[in-house]
Amino acid sequence: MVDKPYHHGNLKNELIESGIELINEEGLNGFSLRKVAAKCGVSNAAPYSHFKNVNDLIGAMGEHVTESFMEKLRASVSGREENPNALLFLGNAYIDFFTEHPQYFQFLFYHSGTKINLDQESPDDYPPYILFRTTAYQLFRRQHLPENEYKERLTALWAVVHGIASLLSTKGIQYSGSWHEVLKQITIRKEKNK
Amino acid sequence: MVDKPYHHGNLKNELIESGIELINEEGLNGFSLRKVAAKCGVSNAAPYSHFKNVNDLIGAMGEHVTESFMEKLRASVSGREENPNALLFLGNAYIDFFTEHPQYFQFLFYHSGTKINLDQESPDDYPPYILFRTTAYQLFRRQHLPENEYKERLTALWAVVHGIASLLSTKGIQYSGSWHEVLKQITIRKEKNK
DNA sequence: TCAGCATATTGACACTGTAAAGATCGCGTG
DNA sequence: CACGCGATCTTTACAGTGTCAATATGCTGA
Repeated sequence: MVDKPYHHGNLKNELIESGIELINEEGLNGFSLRKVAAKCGVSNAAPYSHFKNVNDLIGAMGEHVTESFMEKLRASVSGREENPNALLFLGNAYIDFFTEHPQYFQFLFYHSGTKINLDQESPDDYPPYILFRTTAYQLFRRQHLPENEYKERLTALWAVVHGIASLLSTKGIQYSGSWHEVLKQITIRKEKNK
Repeated sequence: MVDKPYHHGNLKNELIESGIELINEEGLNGFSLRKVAAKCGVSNAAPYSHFKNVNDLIGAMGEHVTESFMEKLRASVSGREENPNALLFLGNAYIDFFTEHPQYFQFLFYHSGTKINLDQESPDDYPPYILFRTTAYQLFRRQHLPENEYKERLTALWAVVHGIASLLSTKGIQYSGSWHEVLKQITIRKEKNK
């Protein structure tokens, strides 16, 4: 038996990773700082050398999850940004992400400290929103949509995608239809009435 | 000083009402069974005579809040169900409700035990959804919308309204635009391309 | 009258976040 | 090389949490 060293060596990162595992296993409600510490084979108070408090850890975990979220979103449109269905791809990826990880929605958006900025061109905008915006605006330009409708149409799209993700991640939801068909209602518009 | 009687007399209702107050004051995170008990001037374990556990109390509180939610929704279309803007009225009321009580969103939709059913004509459908559905279907019929599009269009509407409410109730959200204008993007359709 | 039942209290337990005090160890400076 | 300083981790402690078992209270009907 190798007795473990006094110092862990990589505790900060492992706390983040084990914490995310715990979210997937038990959700935000079942989450606790002490459980994460135990998962890392470390004492109760050890995390306080790396994080101010439990919300600080959850925030760091959130940033990490948001990065993999962004990777999935980027991959969904990578190489086909010009495709007229690009927004549909993005929306599907957004929804799929929270279908695969239902626990992430509450975790990302409803823990104390969550901050989302949807203001136009603000430096600290929410990253997924930025990706949606640039993709959508490219499309709108090619569609010759009047510029004053850009923002509202983008926001409508964002809201419906986020709303579907919210509904899907609500425990116990039942819906027999296809969310992707619903999404098409919004993303694809017949432009006959120009 | 009137010393209070051993038995409270109306504890069950008062627990529900004080609990909802507490949600408004401190949100779902700051909520605790003991705080509610203290608010009612009663001991820690007293609530266990009326509720199985804390989730049971939160569930009862949720039903109570959902009732006032429904009242607001009904009032928004009462007497003008035939109005072509009925869905806009409903959507605005939905969003306004969670703007006025930002703490209610997480409380209603993200505590353990929440159950929402959006299935077609299911007996235990979520009440606000039923109201949306009947209102929307009346409108769709008058618009001669093909029946196979009813459900998807309704769900798109519901998702966008719910999504806006979710975004608004996310702590720290910033958005300088008008959500009601966004909502019009979805609710009002120029039907030239029939 | 008084037994029984619904309602409330008390006390205990395990678990939680957090803080203070001390232990361990690596690293750079003398 | 020695030494000590700072980063990291442990121990201990405390207040707050949900929940349960045991007990107390008082109303209501037989």
